[in-house]
Amino acid sequence: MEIWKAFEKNKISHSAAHHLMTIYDLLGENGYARVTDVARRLEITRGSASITLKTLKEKGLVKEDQNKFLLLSDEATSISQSIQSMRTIFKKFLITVLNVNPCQAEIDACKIEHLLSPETGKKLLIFMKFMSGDDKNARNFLETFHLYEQSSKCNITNCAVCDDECLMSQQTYKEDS
Amino acid sequence: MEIWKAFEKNKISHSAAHHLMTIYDLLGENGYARVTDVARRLEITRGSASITLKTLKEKGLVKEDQNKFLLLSDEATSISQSIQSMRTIFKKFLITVLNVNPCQAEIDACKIEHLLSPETGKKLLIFMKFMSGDDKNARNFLETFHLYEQSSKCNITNCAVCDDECLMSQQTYKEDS
DNA sequence: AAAAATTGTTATATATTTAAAACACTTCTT
DNA sequence: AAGAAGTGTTTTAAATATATAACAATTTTT
Repeated sequence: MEIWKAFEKNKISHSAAHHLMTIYDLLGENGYARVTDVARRLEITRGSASITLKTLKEKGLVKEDQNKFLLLSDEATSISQSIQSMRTIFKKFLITVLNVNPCQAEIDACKIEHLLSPETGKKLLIFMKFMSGDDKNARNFLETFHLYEQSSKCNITNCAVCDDECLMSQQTYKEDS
Repeated sequence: MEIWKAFEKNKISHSAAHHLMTIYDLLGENGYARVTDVARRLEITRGSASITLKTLKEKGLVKEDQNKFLLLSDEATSISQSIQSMRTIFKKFLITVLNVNPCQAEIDACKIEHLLSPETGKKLLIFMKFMSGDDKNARNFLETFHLYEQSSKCNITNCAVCDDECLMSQQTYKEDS
């Protein structure tokens, strides 16, 4: 299959991931989670939540007890934790390493949290662990890079990354409507 | 609006982005691009391509000449270049810095190429430029990090990134079906 | 020129995600 | 106990992304 088509074939959609994570959070905060609670937190109607959760029940990810209180399967719990940790780590990378505006970092992290592979997640975590640790090379690197990044030395018009001409410098469109 | 809902509100869907990029590539390679050429390269039917391209025409991103040969607006050209450069840069980051398997890096980059903000794109580019340059701190960092990454020192069970417990270590699910 | 192949569009269909509204059921208040 | 409020589901509807198949128009081959 063409690589680009893999996008549509994720195990969990963005929306479904947030339903699972909401249940996970509610269970942690209140000890229970109902359809209404999920809908309220996600700011969608109870009907929408009910339908999305029905498909998640059919996939065995969400269960309910005798009082219709929602429960997560072990797999769903693991998925929720993984996606949340991916967001946390990626956001931290954007803010503390790349110096991206925290609000933008939040948005970007939210968009990709469910899409990056476990391998990338693990390696990014190792990277951030090293970067946040007390290794002298990491400290020196970060300090030098941030000086560089805030200087005008980093003129992006011609660079090795894009080979001939730096296409990113043409990145002028706004992707949110 | 809730941040998580922003995911659905991208200017360009993953599918639409690939239609634009395919036209961009075909124009570069052959000097022209027709509906059939796009469909063939994307491995979708002509009908599907025709419908997707119709909506892109309605948005003013795709035009056609008197012979129905497809053209891109300036904005669409810019979008194509930006997304392709995002993929290139992010993939290079995954492979050369994080040491992610190149095949997996290709898949991950393809999934997020159209979702990250221009700000993140620019900053990641500056980062990669610095990282790939000849600054001694960058060289030392990368060397030390790769030694660390390949050693067993990076046991991810409890780390500062995830505060209390490292959730990424539980990342055992496979997101592709 | 006639037949065959190619091209682009449209009609029909499926799947997903979401909403609003109506409904049935349960729980709370008075 | 009766009415009100809250809860969950279903129905109906819209938008998006895709496919197949049928169709019309054009181009190529013979």
